[in-house]
Amino acid sequence: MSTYRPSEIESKWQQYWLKNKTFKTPDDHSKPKYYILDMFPYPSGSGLHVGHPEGYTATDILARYKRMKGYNVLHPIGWDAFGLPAEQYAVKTGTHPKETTEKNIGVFREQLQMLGFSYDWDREVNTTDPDYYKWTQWIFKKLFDRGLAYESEQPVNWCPELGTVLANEEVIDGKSEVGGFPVVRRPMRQWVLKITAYADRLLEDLDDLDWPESTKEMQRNWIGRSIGAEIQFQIEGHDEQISVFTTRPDTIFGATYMVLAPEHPLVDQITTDDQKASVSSYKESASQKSDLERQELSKEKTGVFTGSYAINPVNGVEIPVWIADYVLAHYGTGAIMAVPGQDERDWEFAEAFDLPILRTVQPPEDFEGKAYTGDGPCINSDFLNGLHITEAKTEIIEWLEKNGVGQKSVNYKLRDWLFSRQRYWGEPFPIIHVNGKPKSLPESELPVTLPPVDDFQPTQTGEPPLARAKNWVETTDPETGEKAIRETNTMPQWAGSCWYYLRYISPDYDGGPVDKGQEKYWMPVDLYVGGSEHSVLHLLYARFWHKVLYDCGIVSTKEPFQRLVHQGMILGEVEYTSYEKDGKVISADEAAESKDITRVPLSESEVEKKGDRFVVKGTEISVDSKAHKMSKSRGNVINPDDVVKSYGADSLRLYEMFMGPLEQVKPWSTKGVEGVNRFLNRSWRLFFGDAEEDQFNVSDSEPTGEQLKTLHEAIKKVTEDIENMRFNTAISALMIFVNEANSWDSIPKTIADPFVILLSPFSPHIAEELWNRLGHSDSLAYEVWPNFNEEYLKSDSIEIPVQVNGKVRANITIPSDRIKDKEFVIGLAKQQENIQKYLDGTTMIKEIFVPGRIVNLVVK
RNA sequence: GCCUGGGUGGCGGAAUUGGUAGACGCGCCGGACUCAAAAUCCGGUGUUAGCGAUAACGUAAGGGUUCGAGUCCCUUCCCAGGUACCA
Repeated sequence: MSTYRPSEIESKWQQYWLKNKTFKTPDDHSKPKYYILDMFPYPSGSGLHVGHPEGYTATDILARYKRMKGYNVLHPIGWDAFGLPAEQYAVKTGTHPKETTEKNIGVFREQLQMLGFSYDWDREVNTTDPDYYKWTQWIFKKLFDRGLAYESEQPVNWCPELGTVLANEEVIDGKSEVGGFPVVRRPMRQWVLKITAYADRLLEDLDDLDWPESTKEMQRNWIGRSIGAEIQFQIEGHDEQISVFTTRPDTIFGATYMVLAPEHPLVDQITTDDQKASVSSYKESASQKSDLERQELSKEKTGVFTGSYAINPVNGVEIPVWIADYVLAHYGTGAIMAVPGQDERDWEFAEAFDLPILRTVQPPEDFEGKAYTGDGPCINSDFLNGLHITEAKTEIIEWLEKNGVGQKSVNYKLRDWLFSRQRYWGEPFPIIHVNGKPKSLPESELPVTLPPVDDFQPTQTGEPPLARAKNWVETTDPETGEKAIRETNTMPQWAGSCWYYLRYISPDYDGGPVDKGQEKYWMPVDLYVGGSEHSVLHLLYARFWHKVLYDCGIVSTKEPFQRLVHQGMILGEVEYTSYEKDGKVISADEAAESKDITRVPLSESEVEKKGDRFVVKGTEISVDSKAHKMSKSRGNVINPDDVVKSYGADSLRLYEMFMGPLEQVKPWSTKGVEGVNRFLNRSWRLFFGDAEEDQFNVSDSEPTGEQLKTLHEAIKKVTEDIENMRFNTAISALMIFVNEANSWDSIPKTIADPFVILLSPFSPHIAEELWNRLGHSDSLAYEVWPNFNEEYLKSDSIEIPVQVNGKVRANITIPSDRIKDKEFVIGLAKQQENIQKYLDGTTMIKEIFVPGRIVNLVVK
């Protein structure tokens, strides 16, 4: 008997697809297009993990399906290849990051090809390729020329011991993640992109996107638009005014003090002599805290009085001005009017420092809390009294504007984007400094390529590694011949991924980042699939760049990604853990509270379910049952290579789609892989029967009605489910087909052909092989997707349940032509023996009849 | 705290949008094949009671709407992700 041998057929078809360029993107624009994009991977040294094939299989299924539905499909892949690991490896070993990167890309490419994804390999992009980053630099130049990129002194995390600047994620509790060395905040010249100029558009255009609501909401929160007022307070005895931003101008009569951020520029001027000492020591201690520390020590409010008073513009009342680090320098104006009556933070501060509290909104009678932030009529507020929040806001803003002491104002949480890194392995900026002023290089000078350096570490003085390439740094302005110095910072990893989806459209085009004609046809991306960890940063940054390119007339759509789906994380296998303390087994909840416990892993057979928890078999000792994130330290990492080796790529693809809904987090199960592998084996055997030889068992006979019904039920379900990305239930429909078909003596070719097509998006290798053996000489990749025929789905009769008072008491079989015949159906229902039993001695109240669904007899 | 999801058999998950809860897969139990095992095939499998027909219970907990609720409404609890002194 011919057995299913994935290793043989899979490499055979992978080679066939590559050799024949089966998935080359068509050049003609006559058909409808479908652009389906994966978030491209960072080619790490550890290779593909099982999370990658999840999203990639989902998009591949859709890509293959859409081709068969007559679309021109653009389905590319590439490499987000700048990044820290290759650079750190370079620091350690001296190997150039380029070498490491190329090697890793080779591994990734091979792994992706091993999984049978239908990418157009002629469109691969690589962010580290000078031909690619030429255009990243070109786009940066556009940003610079439009005034959207500027230099600014910004505090960074500097680690003297490591001689490098660290990202926030690399700093834990004020120490470096690697080595645990102290990290200090230190101002450095940085490039910053003015993303805030696009805040409103980034916010508004979210509404029209077909994205997960949670992702849109995260972006909205990140942008953090809030409407309020900016109000000027005069400082008693000074010329200066202090501006505050508030979303509750209606509470201004309750402003009993004012707080400036310690970094506020006016602090020194308004501090009185006798407060100088305490103010400067407070400022000193605040500056030493990192942002993180400030947040973590947020429990207790601290602050000091400056000695000065501000005048409340609405009533002339003098209120003390304090400084405190609960007010952030970078939000709003860096100063607030404190209204403890209606703000919890202000209430806490007022309590701590014994400052007056005045309610200006009447809380409900049963209100027992401290600050009241809900709605209610204004009190103690002169001309606002009686008004509710919304009217009071309008009223007071009008008053402030009329009196020239304030105006309506909008604020954002979003800050400008810190765009430079002090690293080697990133895009150089297309910038030179002439006489200390930055200037963008002309387009003809692009790309600015990375110079060779002898050491990939920053210099002793903290300058970026590029500063080591002296001959490169010292240059001349190509336009004036003046002496010039090259920018030595490099761009962050986000840069390359901000526009890669455009490069795929015309990867070899040299007249710009993208060929306009092609762009018009292919954009926007119809479906973008990737992890939710990129919900905010990557997706927000890419949208920002896209909008700038739109304004430059380079792209034709306002938004890059019309539809977005996140695949859920795949966790390790479920683990059962019991705990021991001092040699004794203890329950899981007890273990949670004690120290010095030993974890003892248990197998599934050693535990059982009792109530709503798992216990050690035969005992009352509860154990933990949980699937954990895959991690090297836990030792629960599943390697896709191993899975492919044991079961084949088709099984891996099929399993990852069968696990559950794409978006959901779900635990791995090797038994589950075996299950789908069994299904593929059964599918294979459908075509070979139990014959001893390699004999194909497909008949030329006409299909029976039952066979057509089975097939068309599968066509219907699989088609609908693919359209809605419900791959798990689509696969279940395929399984149902195979289970049925297995009972047939042989399978008619007219049934076999369409079935193989249905299977092909999920498990393309086995499908191609079967298709070939069915006598077709070409790949099935561009075959026509079968349509289902309602006619075949009909059956002679249907079975519906009969309820008495809402409980099912019998099932009746109704001939198809009488489904809607109420009298007949109810009559039949009443004849049922088990129904009569329940009707005896009762009065009929109501007869519910839903054709084709249910009968419910309500009696008393 | 706030925002967004979610809670269904031993496990992963289905359920046409208010109409037979548990499709499909895993696991488990029984049987066939085998000297035996693996693989494969056939049958069973929510819980409880019963030989069975059948009945009661059952979708985190409690309440409500309805002829009928996993699905709609209210209250509470738990889990995951995000975010957090943003005025």
